[in-house]
Amino acid sequence: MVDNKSKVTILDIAEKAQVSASTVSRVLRNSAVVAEEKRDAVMQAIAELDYRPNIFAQSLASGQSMTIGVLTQNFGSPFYDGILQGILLGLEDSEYWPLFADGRWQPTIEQQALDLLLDRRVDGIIVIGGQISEEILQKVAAKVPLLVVARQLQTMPNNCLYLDNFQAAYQVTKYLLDMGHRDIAHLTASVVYQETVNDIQQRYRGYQQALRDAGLEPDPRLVVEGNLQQQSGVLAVEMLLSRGRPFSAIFTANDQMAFGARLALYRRGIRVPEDVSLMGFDDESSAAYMVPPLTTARQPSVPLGQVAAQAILQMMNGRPPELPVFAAELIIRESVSRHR
Amino acid sequence: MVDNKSKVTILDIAEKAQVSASTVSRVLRNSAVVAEEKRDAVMQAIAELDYRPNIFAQSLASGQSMTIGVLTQNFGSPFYDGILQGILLGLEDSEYWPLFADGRWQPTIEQQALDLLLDRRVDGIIVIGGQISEEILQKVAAKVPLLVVARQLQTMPNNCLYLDNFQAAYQVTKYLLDMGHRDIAHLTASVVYQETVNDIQQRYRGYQQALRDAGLEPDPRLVVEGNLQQQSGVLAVEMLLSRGRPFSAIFTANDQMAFGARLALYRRGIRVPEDVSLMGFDDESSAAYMVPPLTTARQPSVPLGQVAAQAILQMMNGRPPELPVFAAELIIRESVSRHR
DNA sequence: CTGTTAGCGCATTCAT
DNA sequence: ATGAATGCGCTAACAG
Repeated sequence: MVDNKSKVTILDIAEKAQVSASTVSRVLRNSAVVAEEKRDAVMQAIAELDYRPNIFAQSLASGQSMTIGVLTQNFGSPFYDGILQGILLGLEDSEYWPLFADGRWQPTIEQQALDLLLDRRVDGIIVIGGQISEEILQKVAAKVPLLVVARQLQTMPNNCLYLDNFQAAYQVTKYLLDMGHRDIAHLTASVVYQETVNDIQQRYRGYQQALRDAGLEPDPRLVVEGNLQQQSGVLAVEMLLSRGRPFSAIFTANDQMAFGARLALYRRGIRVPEDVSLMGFDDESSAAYMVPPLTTARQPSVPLGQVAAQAILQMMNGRPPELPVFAAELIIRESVSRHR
Repeated sequence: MVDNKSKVTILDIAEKAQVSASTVSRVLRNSAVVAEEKRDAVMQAIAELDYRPNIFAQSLASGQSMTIGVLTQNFGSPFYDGILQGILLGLEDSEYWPLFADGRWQPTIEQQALDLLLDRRVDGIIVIGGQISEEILQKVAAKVPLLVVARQLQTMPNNCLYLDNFQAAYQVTKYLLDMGHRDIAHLTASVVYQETVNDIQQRYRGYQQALRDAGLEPDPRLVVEGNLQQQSGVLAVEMLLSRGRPFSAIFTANDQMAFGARLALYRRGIRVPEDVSLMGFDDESSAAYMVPPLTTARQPSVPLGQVAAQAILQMMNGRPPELPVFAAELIIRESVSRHR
């Protein structure tokens, strides 16, 4: 169809530089020592003719595509986008280029996206979150180096890079306890969701453990399940209020639900933090601009992505990847006040 | 390096189906009529051997890559991510697959990213926003079908898809006027930024025109330049207050600055909307959960992306693309009150 | 309608 | 150190 590409091929370079195509290829890939003068001649010819190697020919001949498939879930989610940025950074001075696919949190689509990446002969795959079964991931891993980010897999711990969500949620809850709160509500996500996205479950557990360590028994009436969207935060607070069980603080499993919760409290005329303290999780960029600014836990998503990129590169080199467990950092802002 | 791909080739299929490779290719691409029985045999062989064509061989032989390059600016920006989602949707049932590159709003990086896309022999390119010069874009357009989204180019109007920002800002301002406001401040972006991102300039003009049409002369003391980031909204409001020129409403060129403005007002004890009304632009997802919810203008970013995808497909088919000018929709929420 | 014949542009032996 | 030869897997004329 379109075919006005630079028709300059390796042969044109060879001719202009008075060498063979093989030699040009060698200086291109740096795959063997080439006499300096010839190398220079080649370089010059390349510059003069503005030669760009044909990636398809390269890939076909070499068997490598120099691309890394990245399966994400919905562009537009702050946390995941941060990871993408990190991957971009981490790949920056490698020879590899990321190929993105969007799974939209739907296993079927994730599956298709994975197939597409495989069809594109990616040299490695980074899967970010998602709900696709471990079984399928195992099969993929058998074909190509695979790294799963922001999700903890039971069966392949050496292919995962994640955050210590338990510990982070524990800290969040402990902070509220330290501020004198005893009746701390928690907005989590429904069990269905938790089964695949372990993170949320871990946060719930961290919350419970912190309470127990403080000598308090978790009260189920203080826990509401949402779906991680903002709107569900609104509904969850309504639900909470309707239960009549008093509380002085709310800890939501993600910032988005905290935004919703904040709005619901506002609508009810409940002041934050004077009447109720609020804590989120994720440190989305708008959290700092909430009124009042939201206390939350920062997940280092960009570094996560960067490390992920490095790790997959290591895997492709046959080395075992370095897989640190990331910790979250508490971001103290005005949405929490001392109780009593 | 990695080479455990399905080594099944077109020849294996040919053999198993008792036909020639060409025939297999023909049923694969549907490029010619094939006897039904042979077609079935081929299909079956493909299924049984789980054959996946090698994309590189295909591209090398056909000259098409079946990919569309998408140059975006920073993953994580709500508006741009919306466009990405739209593109994904619009490409869904085409044979094309998007290849994303990130320009980070830096002309040099944008340039590199474009080169990379070109190297990957994309069949078409969609550029979202960005600051890269029109001159360069023209050169790119000479090589491959090019569509520029969310940016209005002087020299190539038939390659652009954008929103009528002037009209939208006019509406926003008129709404405030209708609500009785006369002293309306505006947060825009610095001139440097405006030169490349025309949108912001258009919004500024729409604001001015609406005032004039209402018989008011725009007051430069009511205009502050930020950089579109949240933090600049905070500073801009500080600046505004320090000038001592009274105002009863603020219209920010984007929601992010409105978030910052909201925080600054909160810190100063100025109530929204009782003391000052606030309007944003973009309808980012958090705008609805601001306290109080932000009145703003919705830019249909997902539809924009979808139409962009269709348009580039049309261009690649040699047809002139349909390029509607999108209009923004006013989203009325509680951050604006009637004046006096 | 179908098989045969040539490449597509490059990487990689194998000689030298 | 370098050139010649071969093939990566597929598509696209070309005959028939």
